[in-house]
Amino acid sequence: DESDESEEGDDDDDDDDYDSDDDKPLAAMSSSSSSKKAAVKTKLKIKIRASPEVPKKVKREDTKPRKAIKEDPDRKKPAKKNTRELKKLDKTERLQYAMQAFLWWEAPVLAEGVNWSTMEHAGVSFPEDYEPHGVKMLYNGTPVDLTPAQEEAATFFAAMDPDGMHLGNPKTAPIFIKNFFADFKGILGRQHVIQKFEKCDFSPIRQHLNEQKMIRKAITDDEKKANKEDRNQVLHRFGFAIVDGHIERVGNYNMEPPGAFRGRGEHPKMGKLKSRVAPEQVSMNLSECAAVPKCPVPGHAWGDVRHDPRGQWLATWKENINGQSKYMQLAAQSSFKGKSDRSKYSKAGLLCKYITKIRKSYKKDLKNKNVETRQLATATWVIDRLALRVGGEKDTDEEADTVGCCSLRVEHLTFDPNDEGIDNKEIELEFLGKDSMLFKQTIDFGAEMYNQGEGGLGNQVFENLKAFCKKKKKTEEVFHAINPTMLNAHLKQFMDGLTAKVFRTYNASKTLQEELRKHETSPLWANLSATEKVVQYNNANREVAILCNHQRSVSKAQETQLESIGVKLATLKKQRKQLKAIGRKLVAGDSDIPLRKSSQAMDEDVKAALAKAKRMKEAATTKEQKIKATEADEKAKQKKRDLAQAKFEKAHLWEKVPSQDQVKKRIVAWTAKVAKMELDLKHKDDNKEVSLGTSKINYMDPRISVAWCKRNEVPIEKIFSKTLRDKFNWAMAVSPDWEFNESIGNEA
DNA sequence: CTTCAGGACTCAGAAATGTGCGG
DNA sequence: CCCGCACATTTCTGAGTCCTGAA
Repeated sequence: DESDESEEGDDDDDDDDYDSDDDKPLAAMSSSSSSKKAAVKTKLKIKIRASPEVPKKVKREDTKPRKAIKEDPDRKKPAKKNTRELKKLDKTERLQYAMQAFLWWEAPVLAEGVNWSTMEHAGVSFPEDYEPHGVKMLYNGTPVDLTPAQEEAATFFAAMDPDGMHLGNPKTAPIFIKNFFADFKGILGRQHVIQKFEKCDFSPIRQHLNEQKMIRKAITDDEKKANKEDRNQVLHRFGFAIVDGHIERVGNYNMEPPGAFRGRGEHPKMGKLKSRVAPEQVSMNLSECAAVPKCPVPGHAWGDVRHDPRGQWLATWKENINGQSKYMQLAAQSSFKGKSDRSKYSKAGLLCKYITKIRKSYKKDLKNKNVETRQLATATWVIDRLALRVGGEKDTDEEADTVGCCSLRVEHLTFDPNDEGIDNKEIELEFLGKDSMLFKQTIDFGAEMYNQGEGGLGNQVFENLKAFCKKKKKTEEVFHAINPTMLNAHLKQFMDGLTAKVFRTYNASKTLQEELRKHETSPLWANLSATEKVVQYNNANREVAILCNHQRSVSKAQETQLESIGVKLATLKKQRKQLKAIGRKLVAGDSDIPLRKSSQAMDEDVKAALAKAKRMKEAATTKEQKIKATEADEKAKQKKRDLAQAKFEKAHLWEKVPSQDQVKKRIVAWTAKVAKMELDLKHKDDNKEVSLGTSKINYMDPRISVAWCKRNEVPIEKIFSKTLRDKFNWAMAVSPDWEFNESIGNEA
């Protein structure tokens, strides 16, 4: 410890040597000078513990690169030697290299149930205190004085979009308002003038917020840069942790700000005020030997400091709406998440080995005399074939009423939905699943696809479901005799660690692999370009997303966009018709040909307006000027759009009388345009409600995609974004013939 | 030993933000 | 070559699943 002390001064000086705090290395080290000493000290300790071969006395000029790129000895040396010639890496880049250099899957494994031996981080970053704006809401038409806390609450409500998913929905708006107002009144106190929501008028605050938005829109490029720099500062202070001597990204290092609770679906608590979390409510998890990070809020301290290496979490606190725990954890590209992810997929791969046995078992048990056994078998079929979630019990006073397999109620099943008669084996399943997403499918249990192969027992499952629903009230559970715990216990008999959710991973990965293979074996495949192959990949991805019922709601913007494409399409068709008429006129020698005027004057008009708005933006210093500038800018842009629209409507015409040949050519061009747009529209319409991302991020084994890319010479960048490549770094080295099957179960 | 609440993690779509392409 | 817009990506935090440990 003594020698550590003596180094500390050294290291401190060193920090000050280099130019700015942009260069200060890690999280813990960039806190203000008082905590710096402690942090530096511990950091060195860790270094020594983690890698005993590092000499105790670190030379001053050696310190900087080692901190940033210490994981990569090959990179360190040349970078050091050539400092003058090479472009200096900025801090973000150095950290990036340091993180990439650590390949956790090649590192020694820790003891069972332990996630780390040393861990240090900078704690949680807290949002700024509330800054009162002084804009008064109206009650009964008169302005009301509010304390900052009261004003803050009013502002949370004013910030809600009146047409958004909470207040715009007539089913949820009353819940939201009731909850909000109850909490608001709690802050106001009993004696307050504000008593009835109907008499409240938040529009002055709403208007103020809109103004603020306008002001923010008017920022110059320099200000934008400065904002980004600020965010980077926070990232560099809080965004990194050191786990067992390796730098790792922290996921959610920003404390959730207070606001109105935005529950999904018909959440009974939406609109309640989510309160500001104080450092005292937050517990830290880090090494015993690590410096406790300085609490970033002046005058406050962390609630608790724990040292639990079994946990992945860095900090935890409780939210006040449902009393549930929230966590600060490492980011998706970290070793913690990577390890869990790989073991998840390996477990799913291992299911390949046991699936036949499981299907044979439920085939037998579907007819078992014992209700419990029969329900377990039927539920397993549903989870296996329909990819439903297990469906835990929910308290509808506290949470939205959503269901999964075990919690399905009689009312969610409609037998013979189309009144087709006795032989009909269709059931319409209609219920709200996770996130209140609608599951609405008519399953024909008599269909071939549900009666073929080892899992095909549709007819029997249909009989069972019918029997389970018999003599029950609408609100009773279909699978009354079982629950998720029993179901999972049942599944564990077949395979170690098997639970209901593994089936979703298994089926998603399996489906992706099979869908991809289908195309690869077709004779024309080899001729396709990489882009065309990617289209097929996305089609396979779509199959998985549909299987898992991953949806997205169509936003207003998308809706109007689709509409406008429709209008454009109609215009194009009309234009083509007109072109044909012009062609006929030309043949007949008719000289009455519609022409278009030059738009030059209007073009310049629009240009001038835009330029003026830009000048206003740059010159604006006061609030009013900024708002004016943004308004002028928007006006000019609208003008431009209008002009573009007008131009588009006349785009098929000429300024001078065209030749017959010109007209012919243009008709061909317009036909192509129409065809392209029709296809585009159909494609957009088909996909507007399917969300591909969720299955890509959570369900499809990335090694299937990587191997496919390698086999087909498709660059991985076309399939996985940067973050996804980082998240799946452990999967990048698989061979082109890698397969998702039971053999991958080893790492589970 | 059993039960069950709550702790700890994965999975989810909306919203915010970034980017690249076509006019 | 530039600029706006459509589309892609990232951030945010709510909503599930599953298991553990306390009573």
